[in-house]
Amino acid sequence: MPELPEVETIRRSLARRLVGRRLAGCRVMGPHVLQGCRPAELRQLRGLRVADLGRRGKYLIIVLEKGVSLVFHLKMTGQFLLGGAERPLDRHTHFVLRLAGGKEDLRFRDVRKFGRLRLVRGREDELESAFSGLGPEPLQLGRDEFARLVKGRTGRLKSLLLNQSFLAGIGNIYADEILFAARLHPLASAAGLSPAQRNRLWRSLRRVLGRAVARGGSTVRDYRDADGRTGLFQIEHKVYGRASLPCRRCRQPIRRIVVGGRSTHFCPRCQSS
DNA sequence: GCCACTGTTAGCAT
DNA sequence: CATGCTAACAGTGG
Repeated sequence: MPELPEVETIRRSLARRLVGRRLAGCRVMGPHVLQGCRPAELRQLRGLRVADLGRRGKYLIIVLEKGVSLVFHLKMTGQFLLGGAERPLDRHTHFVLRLAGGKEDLRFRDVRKFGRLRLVRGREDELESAFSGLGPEPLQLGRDEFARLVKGRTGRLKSLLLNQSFLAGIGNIYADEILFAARLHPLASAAGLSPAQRNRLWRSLRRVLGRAVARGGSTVRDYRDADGRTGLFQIEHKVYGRASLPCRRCRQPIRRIVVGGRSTHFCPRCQSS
């Protein structure tokens, strides 16, 4: 389940192998992956060089020359696979970027077919307009900026962290892990946070996301980076997926509840406020 | 074979 | 601003 740390890990693995390479073209096997552009428009990709790889929240960006970018969202089961073009494509591969001067290609596969890509025109510094409505990057957020962001919010902490217009990139796993690290109850109201609790939340979200990026993200089921490597952060999960197992800090059984339709894991003793 | 569940987002109603 | 529902889809496990 690619959230910010997983998408960032994919971005880094792709950057190492794609930057500077030239595209020979692309193939669209599943037209459903195209968002707001027709297959014919993708012909302009041919001959363009990969300038950079970017990320915004959970979106991955392949920045090409001439002000053209490809913006991907992996949703739940989207994957990139960088590999030999001689390997047959499986039925879950919906889009392929062919690279010039070699036998490799970049494959976008997605078992559940929710993942999307779109073509965006504009220089790299103009890309932000393609993400209107998306909140700021959690890892580039100062303490005071976070305080301003929280001000006026009334919802539950868990739902707030999942809200992409509040902060970009946090999903179900990291929302739970961040709240455990901050020792805050998922049902606590954002409006009821003391300044100390709010600062703890800010510190925790930076620490948890930063650590997860350093460990290459979490592989719970099928997440892999573009080189096929799993993440390592799942080893350090304190609450996610640990319902009824003893809390690593106090031995109290971890509880699982449903908040806003999403499964939520927390320690009733460590996260009593 | 059936059913519930998995997690992300958009779109809708309230 | 918030909450709750649905739908998109395929695989997994009971």
